[in-house]
Amino acid sequence: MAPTAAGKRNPAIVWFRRDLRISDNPALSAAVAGGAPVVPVYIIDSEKEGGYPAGGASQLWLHRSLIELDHALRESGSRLVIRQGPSLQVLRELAGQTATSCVYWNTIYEPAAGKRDVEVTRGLAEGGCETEISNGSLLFEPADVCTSGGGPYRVFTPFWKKCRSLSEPSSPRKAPKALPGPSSWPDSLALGDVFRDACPARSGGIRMTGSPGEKGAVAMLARFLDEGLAGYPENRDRPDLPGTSRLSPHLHFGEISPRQVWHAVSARTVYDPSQGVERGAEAFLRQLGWREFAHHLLHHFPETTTLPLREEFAAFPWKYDGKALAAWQRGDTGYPLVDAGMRELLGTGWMHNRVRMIVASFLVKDLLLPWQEGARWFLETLFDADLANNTLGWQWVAGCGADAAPFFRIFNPVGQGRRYDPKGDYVRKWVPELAGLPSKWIHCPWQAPKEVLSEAGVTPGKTYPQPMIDHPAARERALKAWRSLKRKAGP
DNA sequence: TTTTGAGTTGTTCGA
DNA sequence: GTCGAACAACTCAAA
Repeated sequence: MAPTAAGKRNPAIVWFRRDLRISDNPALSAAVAGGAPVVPVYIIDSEKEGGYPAGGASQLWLHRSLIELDHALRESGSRLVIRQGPSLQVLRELAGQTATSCVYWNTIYEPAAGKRDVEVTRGLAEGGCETEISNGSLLFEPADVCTSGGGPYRVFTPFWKKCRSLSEPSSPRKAPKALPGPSSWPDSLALGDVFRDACPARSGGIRMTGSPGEKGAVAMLARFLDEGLAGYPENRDRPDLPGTSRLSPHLHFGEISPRQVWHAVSARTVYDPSQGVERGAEAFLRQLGWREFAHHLLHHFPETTTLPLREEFAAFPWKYDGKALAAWQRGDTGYPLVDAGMRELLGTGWMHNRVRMIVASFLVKDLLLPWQEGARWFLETLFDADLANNTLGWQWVAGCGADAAPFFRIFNPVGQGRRYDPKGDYVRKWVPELAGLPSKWIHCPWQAPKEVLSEAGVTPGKTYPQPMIDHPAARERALKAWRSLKRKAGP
């Protein structure tokens, strides 16, 4: 093949997907190492081909993240080419226009995306174009993590022990010093045009919170290392405190790599209040482990996005109720902590992890709504919507997944509120109509004395809903439903 | 093949 | 207020 310009090799295409960063990007590094000009491209329809369309919130984040990626590329003398259409067709076209002979990308460890990539690889090969695929989104190679019998893990602890017995994730790569471009740039769509109608009405109230893009991700990690990590073991469950890393959307879109987070966090120590000693940041690294585990499970059990991993749960007597689902989605359940969480989600596209469990438990166990409905809503409204993490989380709460909590573990929304939002600050922030209530009653306004309510300006049933269901009764109903399942599944 | 130990995140009740 | 037991046995993973 003839070179496109004197003294230059054929350009290499770098197909950006869930790796919207310049540093520690193995595909980009590999392309640059070849010494060829680099054509970075993002293909708009590729998420849909991945088996589930990104939700409204996710689209909003993606749009901003792509703008940031384009800026970062331009600082290195490059740019991001935006195209729309079926991935294979777009790549073939672009390869033809630029005389590219190799396309580089990083794997997305999701079943449908993996299948699509196999087809793209085959299709490009037919056109005489090579591909080079790297791992930029997981700490450990999925093929290396297997039981002694060679099978997948279904329990987190042995999975994580196995991961830790493998060699340490390699050090992150630095961003390439320069990104030489082709002699002439191929056409590109304008991001503003493509994303004009990206945010559907359902999640239309979500405001952009956080800073999409690599710079935002790096700043967020720095903030966490300075302000959050030291108190992580004690503060991570407190929605009223900034105790978590808030890296989830950045990790989902690959604005920062788990390797970068791993190495930054491993270098620090954390005070462990239960032991009274300084320890490694193991508690946080385990959270990265859960992310790995979620991808491991999705890879080996691809049907679990819609079907329970424990098959007997297919017969569980869920009660579909559109009105109840809508009340949960709006944050009008009458349980202040649940409503605070759902409103935080709808307002900001994010929810504290502890509260995610509580609202999920309420949907599945108090309302007996199928966990798939909750999973779908989360995918639609979360900026960090991630198929693997979301699937594991919901199946775990519903008790039908890997390493599931026993079904009789049912969160009490009042008790959880008292324990993890002791002053009620989190509820006051997101359920302002209860802000005047003293801490003692803020998690159970229906039990507050009349004079307390009137002084706080709260009229149950008018300014704030009565509990949509009595928790103790709902708990008994859930246990009964679970016992019925056990009987059916038995011999 | 059999055995053994263990399993993210809870709640309630009674002593 | 604090503590341990019960919840219901089951499945997983390794020895």
